[in-house]
Amino acid sequence: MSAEEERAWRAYRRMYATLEAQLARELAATGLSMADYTVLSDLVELPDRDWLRRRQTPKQDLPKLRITELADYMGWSQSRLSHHLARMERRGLVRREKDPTDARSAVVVLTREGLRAITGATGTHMSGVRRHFLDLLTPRQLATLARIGETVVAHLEEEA
Amino acid sequence: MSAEEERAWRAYRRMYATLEAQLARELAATGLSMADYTVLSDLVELPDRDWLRRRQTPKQDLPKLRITELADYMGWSQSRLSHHLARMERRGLVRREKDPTDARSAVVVLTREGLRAITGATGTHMSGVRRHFLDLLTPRQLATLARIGETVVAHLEEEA
DNA sequence: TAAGATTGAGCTGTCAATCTTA
DNA sequence: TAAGATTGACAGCTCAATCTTA
Repeated sequence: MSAEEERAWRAYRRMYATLEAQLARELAATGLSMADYTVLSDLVELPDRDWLRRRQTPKQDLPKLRITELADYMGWSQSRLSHHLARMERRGLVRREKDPTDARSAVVVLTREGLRAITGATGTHMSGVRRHFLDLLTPRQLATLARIGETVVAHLEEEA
Repeated sequence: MSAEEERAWRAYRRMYATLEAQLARELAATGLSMADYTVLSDLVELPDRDWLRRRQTPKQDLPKLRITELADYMGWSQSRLSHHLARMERRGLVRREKDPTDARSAVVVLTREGLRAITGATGTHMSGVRRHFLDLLTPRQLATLARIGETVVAHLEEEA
């Protein structure tokens, strides 16, 4: 590794660790872990996003999603998501239901309590991302970072 | 969040998760976890780095370092490092000794087996970092990333 | 046989409590 | 009292095994 390479690699890793810890601390005040937050916000966003295409979840219902779909989207293993959902279910944040279209499948449903939790946490989290990250960087830096991330991910997904 | 901001934030997080998983998989083949690797390589590097200043560890000896110093450098809590060292000690990778200069303190010593492990793993890990990260990016991108990381870390450390 | 999901064992991390020495 | 470090309880993750349905 050249000196420049080492500088970049170290800075990148240190940024991730420090930023992650800070965001987790702030989020903990709302009663959620980072993992909880990701699950809940993906659960809110994802069914809505392709609602027109899939016509599964009417707007007035609570968001629901097949567990595999959620795991794929999040890049989590089924096992990891299953364990995490079990814990969240105990806390009343989500509920599991059978998929009517495929008896092997299950869907996760956001509960009213889960909706309240994610609604309350979103402001805190977004503001943290903004203050500790977005607002510190120029549009050009953000664009470069996006490009870097997409390049690395594309390369890794190609290999697999 | 604007569309550009969201793109950058998502790409950055996805990159970290994907890259980390890949590097961990490759490293696992050498018998070490990412945490093990960091502990061992910092243990090798750090005493050497300020040897001239501190005159504690003669070159021919196995690297040793005060536990607090190592924890601080890594950005780990004492508890986390203590638990991890206990597990590594059981596997014969490190040894703990009393600090002769302060009876409250302890030092970690790299064992011969630990030295063998880190020596064997370094090639694998470096090559992964190079293939999945460094070689995909231009010098300008790396410089920007270094700048970004340093900016974010500096801001967070100021707050604390 | 494969897909969707869960489970249990065991490792890793956090938090608060504790112990010893400065 | 504070600093250095460890410990125990518990939450989170991975891996392999398992169960049910397609």
